[in-house]
Amino acid sequence: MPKTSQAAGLHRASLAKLHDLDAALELMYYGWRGMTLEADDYLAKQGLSRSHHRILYVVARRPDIAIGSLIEILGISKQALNRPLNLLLERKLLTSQRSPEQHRSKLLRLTAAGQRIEQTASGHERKVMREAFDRVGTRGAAAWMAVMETIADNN
Amino acid sequence: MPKTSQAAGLHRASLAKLHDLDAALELMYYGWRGMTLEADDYLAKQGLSRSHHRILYVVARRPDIAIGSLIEILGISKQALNRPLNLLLERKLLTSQRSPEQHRSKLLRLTAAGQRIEQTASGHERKVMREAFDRVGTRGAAAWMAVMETIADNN
DNA sequence: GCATCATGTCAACTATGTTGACTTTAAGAC
DNA sequence: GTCTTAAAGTCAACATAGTTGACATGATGC
Repeated sequence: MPKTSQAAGLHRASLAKLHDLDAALELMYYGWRGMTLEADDYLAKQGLSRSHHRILYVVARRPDIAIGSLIEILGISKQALNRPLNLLLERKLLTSQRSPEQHRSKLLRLTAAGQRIEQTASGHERKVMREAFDRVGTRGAAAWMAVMETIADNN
Repeated sequence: MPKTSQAAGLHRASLAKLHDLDAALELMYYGWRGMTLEADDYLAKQGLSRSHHRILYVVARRPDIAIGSLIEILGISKQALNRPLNLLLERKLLTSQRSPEQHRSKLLRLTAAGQRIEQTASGHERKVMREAFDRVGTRGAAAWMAVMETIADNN
C-alpha cells in the first residue's frame, strides 16, 4: 500500500488561482485526503487499507448482504473484490454463510472484531466531519450537504 | 487505466445509516467521484488520466516550476512522476528547459496544446462545482469552502 | 439430468504508487 | 582541473487495486 501522505495539504494554498473555482477544486482534492488520512493510518496499522474499509463499511450497513450486491454497490468486478474479501474472511473480520433458507447466495456479516475495526476507522472520518461541521453550524452543514448532493448526483 | 465508473452514485442512498454523519462520509466519496467523472472521461479520450491532469494543473498555475518543486507539491516520488511526465513531454503538452540563468534545475511550462487540455479538463470540474454552488447561493458556497478548509487542514 | 444463477479462481494485463541503487548533468569550491 | 554536491533521470523489484477473459464449483429449479 502506498504510504499515506504526511505532507498533503501543506501545499494547499501554494498555487496561483487562474479561476474563481480553482480553490474549490483544490479543496475537494485535499478535503478527501484530509478526511481519510487518519482512518488510512489506522487501517495501515491493522494491515488493511481503503478497499477493506469500503467492504466493512457496506457490510456494517447491510448485514446479510450477498456478494453480488456488494459487488454492485462497490462498483468493482468480482475478481477485484476477491482478494480483499478473502483477507477479511481469513482474518475473521467477516463471516460468510449460505442462507439458511437454501439460497444460492452467501451472506456476509461482520464479526465482533470486524465491527470494532469498522467503527474505529469510520469513527476517525466522522470525527473530522464533526469538527468541520461544528465550525459552520447547522445551516452551514446543510449547505455543505446540499452542494455535495448535487455534485454526487452528477452522472 | 481503470474504467471511470458509470454506476457510481446509483447506490448513494442504499445503505442504512448507523450514525448521524454516515451521509456526510458517503457524500465525500461520491462527491469526489462526481466532480472528476466528466474530466476523467475527457482525459481518457486523450489517452491521459488523473495523474497527468494533476501535473498539467500544477504547471499551469506555476509556470517555470522546477521538477523538484513539482514532486513536492504532488507528494509523490520522482520515480512515480517520471512516467506521466515523460508522456506529457513526448506528447508536447509540456516543455522542459534548463533555466537561462545557469541553474541546475529544469523548468516546466505548458505548450498551447497542454494549456488547451488543462483548461478543458479543469473546466469540466469547475462546471460541476459552479452548478452545485448556484443551488446554494453565496452564503452556502462560503459554508462549503469553510467546511472543506477545516477538513483539508486536518493533518 | 440439465440449465442456470451465484460464487470462486486463474491468468494476463494496466496503472499508479513505493524503495533502493545507480548515472548523468551542471554548478561551485578549492 | 578535479572534486563535491544538487537536481534530474533511469532501472529494477515490488505492492495494490483495478480490468477482461475463461473456466470451475455449488445449489436450485424443473
